[in-house]
Amino acid sequence: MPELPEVESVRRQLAPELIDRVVDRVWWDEHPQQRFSDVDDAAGRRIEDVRRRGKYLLLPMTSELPDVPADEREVELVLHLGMTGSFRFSDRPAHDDVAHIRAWFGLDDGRYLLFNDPRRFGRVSVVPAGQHSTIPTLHALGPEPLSDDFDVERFADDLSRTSATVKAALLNQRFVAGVGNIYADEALWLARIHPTSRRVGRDRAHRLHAAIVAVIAGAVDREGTTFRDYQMVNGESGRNADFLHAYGQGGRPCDRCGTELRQTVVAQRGTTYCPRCQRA
DNA sequence: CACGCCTCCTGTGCGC
DNA sequence: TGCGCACAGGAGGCGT
Repeated sequence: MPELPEVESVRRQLAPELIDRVVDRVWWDEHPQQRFSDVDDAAGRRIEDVRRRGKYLLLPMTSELPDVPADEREVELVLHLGMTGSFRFSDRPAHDDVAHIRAWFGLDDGRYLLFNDPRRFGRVSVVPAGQHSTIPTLHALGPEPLSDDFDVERFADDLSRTSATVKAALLNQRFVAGVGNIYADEALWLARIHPTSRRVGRDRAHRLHAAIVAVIAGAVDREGTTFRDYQMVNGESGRNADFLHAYGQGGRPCDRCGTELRQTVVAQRGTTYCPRCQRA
């Protein structure tokens, strides 16, 4: 489940390999679901940068072709890993360790960037530079949790206004970008907030803000959490799994108080919390 | 408008 | 051992 720390780790490995490379050729798996759009438009364009917003990778690209009008020259390749998406480089459009290639990008250095995605939840699209209206979640994406844009007062205001459970709010991407099921449970555990709480007040909002920053920053430092699927571009795992206090720890004692952690479903997602530390 | 339920998809792990 | 099935969840679509 690639969330912000996992996607950031992928970004850091992709950037030095992809910046200034030209995409010569593109292929993607034809599939009934429309999870790929305008991917062909990446061909013939040079990758200017490898950026990240929330769980999205954004690759600004510029056309190498002289007959492309100026306003169509700048595009963005938008990549989302879904649940099981991963990238690998190969000298051919295949790889011994990669069984579910859904797309590949042939580069001008002869290598291929392979997009592997067993469960097909990933998305790939090419859009005009900065035009995200066709990608609703990206379009309405909240602030980056590790940037100054993540303002604690605004976060508290937003949480006080929504009627959703705090767990649903964290997963929504509008209040803060890049938090998924793992780090939502971790942040709520650290902030001692019950996942089904609604309209959390100022004190709890401040605790949750600090917890999100701490949890995400720690996971970025450890190159993400490998629980089952997530791998970096070099095939290695993240090191954050040993530092989880809540996610996947149901039935084990709480690291703070020793109470058995409870496993439930909140916002249609498996949710683990401490019934003593995280009171409703 | 916004919340929340349903769906997509397939490998894994469990119980019998 | 093998089979069947529940389960994992990010985001989009849609009903309320």
